[in-house]
Amino acid sequence: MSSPCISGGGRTYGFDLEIVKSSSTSSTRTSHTSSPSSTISESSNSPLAISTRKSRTPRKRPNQTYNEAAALLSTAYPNIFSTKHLTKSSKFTKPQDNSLLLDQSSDLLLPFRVFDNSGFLIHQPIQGKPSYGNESRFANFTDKSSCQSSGEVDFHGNSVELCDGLDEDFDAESILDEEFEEGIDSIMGHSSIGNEMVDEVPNGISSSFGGQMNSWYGSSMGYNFGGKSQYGHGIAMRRGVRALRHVDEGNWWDFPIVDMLQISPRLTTTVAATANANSNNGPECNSIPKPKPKPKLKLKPNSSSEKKKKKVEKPAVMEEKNVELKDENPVKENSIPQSSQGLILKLNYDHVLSEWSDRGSPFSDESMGCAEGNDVSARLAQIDLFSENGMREASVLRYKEKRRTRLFSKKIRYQVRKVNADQRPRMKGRFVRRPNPRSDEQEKKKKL
DNA sequence: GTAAGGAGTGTGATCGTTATCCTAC
DNA sequence: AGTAGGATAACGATCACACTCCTTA
Repeated sequence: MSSPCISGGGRTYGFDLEIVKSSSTSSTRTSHTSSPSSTISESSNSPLAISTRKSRTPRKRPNQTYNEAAALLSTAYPNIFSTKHLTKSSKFTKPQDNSLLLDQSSDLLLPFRVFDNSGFLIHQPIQGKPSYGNESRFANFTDKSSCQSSGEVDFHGNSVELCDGLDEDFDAESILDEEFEEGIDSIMGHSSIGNEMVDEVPNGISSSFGGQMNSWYGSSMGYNFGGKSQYGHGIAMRRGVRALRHVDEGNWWDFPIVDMLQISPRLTTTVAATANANSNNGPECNSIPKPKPKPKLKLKPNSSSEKKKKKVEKPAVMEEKNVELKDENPVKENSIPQSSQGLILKLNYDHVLSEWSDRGSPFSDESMGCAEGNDVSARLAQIDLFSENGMREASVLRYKEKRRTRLFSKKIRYQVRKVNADQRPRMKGRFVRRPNPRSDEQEKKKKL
């Protein structure tokens, strides 16, 4: 609790005077919390402000985990995941230099040991279950420079939390596609809960991605997205879409998409066998530990597990080294429990390229498909609306197009008003009356 | 053409929620 | 060692304000 308070930033008025702690910690705390409006100077005046507390871990900004992932990918695949698209700091994020971010990338690798359990890059392709929407979406991160709000991929908690816009991209489009493949019709067919999407899709979009995002946040966990939650990937939506209002509305929906299946190397059969052995129940098990049924929709993070991670961090590093040593012996590698397989992202780039040599561009054609999708009217014209699927396809097309062209950034309707507001005098952010010269003169006269 | 009322504008303060830390058990 | 629960920092959403423009009667 040292830096933010001493530096006097923000609303960190709560100070821990551990010196006074001998009397009662609770009393000190309550004294600080009694008046939220108290200024920093009140609490920070004491030169005896010595804190023995461990400094609080900076809370993850929306962009932070996204940047972490981007940094990791850029480190692993510098030729593919360029670092130039790493996000700028958003309005709500503290300025964060990209270079700094990249410098931290090495450190950031450590937390990504959770890949061990996630199977995000490794096991998913093995299972031959490519129709997993967020794979490609995740890859899309690196190219979305405009996505300032961010995303969070919690592999450990089996929840995927992407950037706001991306969230929607993921759970809307991918779900649509997946449902379409699976014959589930959430647009044309099933009933849906009334929501804001209704106006976008004539027949309503399934409650999967509708409604207030706030309510979403609470209810998203455990929701079965067309059966995809069996993979243990719930979706945690950030509240609302406000963050995206600061996004420059580009055509960023059309950014190239990398299918994670494609960028994932083909593993040796030994690893695959291990993964398969762990997935007795088919694709749903995979190597991902089955998510515990989460009774509460409003979830608290498993802080204890997080602590575990941090505590085991150093030993884990040792484990990684051991794994590296064991890599020379594939037989032993096979015997390594999955939880200690280490960072499987350490890939031979040349090997990956050779694997791709017959696959073409790592950027799937889907991105081109999006570009083609721009001409929605042309495609709509080609659709036979009287056919069985024509109506639905048209609806999906219209929905996608409308969503693609949706504007989240604040739109100024009247520039004049903006100019006036800018010129208007303020007091603590509020508009105040302009001093009336006449009344001022009158007041002066009265005083005289 | 005129009057009345609503909409819209930016920014700081405030409030409610969430994430993290810490302590007791 | 692990867990529950309180405390608190961090964050996002909302509000208030005065004034001008636009719409409608």
